[in-house]
Amino acid sequence: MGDKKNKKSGERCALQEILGVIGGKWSMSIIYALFDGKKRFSELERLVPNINTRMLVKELKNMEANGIVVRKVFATVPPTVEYTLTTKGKKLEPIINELYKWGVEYVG
Amino acid sequence: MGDKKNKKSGERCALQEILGVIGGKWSMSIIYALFDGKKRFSELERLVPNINTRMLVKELKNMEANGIVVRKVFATVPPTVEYTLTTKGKKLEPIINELYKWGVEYVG
DNA sequence: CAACAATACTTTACTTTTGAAAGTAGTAAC
DNA sequence: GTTACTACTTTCAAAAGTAAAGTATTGTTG
Repeated sequence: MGDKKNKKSGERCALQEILGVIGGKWSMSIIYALFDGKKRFSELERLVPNINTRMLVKELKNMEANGIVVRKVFATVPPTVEYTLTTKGKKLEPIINELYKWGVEYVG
Repeated sequence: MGDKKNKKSGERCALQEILGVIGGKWSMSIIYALFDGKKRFSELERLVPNINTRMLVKELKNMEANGIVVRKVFATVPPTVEYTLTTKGKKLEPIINELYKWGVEYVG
């Protein structure tokens, strides 16, 4: 059975899986905000333009489940929660930066 | 007024604009399918896993409006329509390939 | 002591977007 | 005249997203 065709279609499915993880409307913006270090929930709310609380919670949970961010809770009052990129998440920095450059050249 | 802060927030908004263009669920998969040359509408339907007609039409229109693909109609019966990447669209190839590599290493 | 503030979410009600399936237009072959 | 072919369009239900208000905990303020 044609190797090339099967490989290509495998690649296509893999790409969709990948986009399922970081292809949403908000993921990359959140990752981008985390490039310069840990951020608290409320900081992220301010740093990601137009996102709402519910979506930020949802995306962060999803990203945590996918090993892109780490959530660390401190038992303070009021509560403190810090989000950080994992190594896996940090590796997206050059890619998102390239995407940004592409956009600056062609979109803006 | 703080230069660094303004630049950063400008970048964030730009990133969101960019993601508005190619950050949807389907755009990158369609672009990926177009990397190896022009494709007809029906070919794209087959090449992009799980997409439906309505979404493919919508995304292609959007991408055409954003100068990422070119739509060429031939007055045949039944009709033939070819979609091709513009230069702007082609420039995404290395970026999407990097994303794919990232995914292979960390998602799959 | 009661009201208020602060953070990190949850919940609810509503709007928008997406998806599946069926339909349309135009012509040519049978 | 029925079927086939391509590239859409339409319809309607389901899923996802948004805005705004609510919850839990405890420390400070009046």
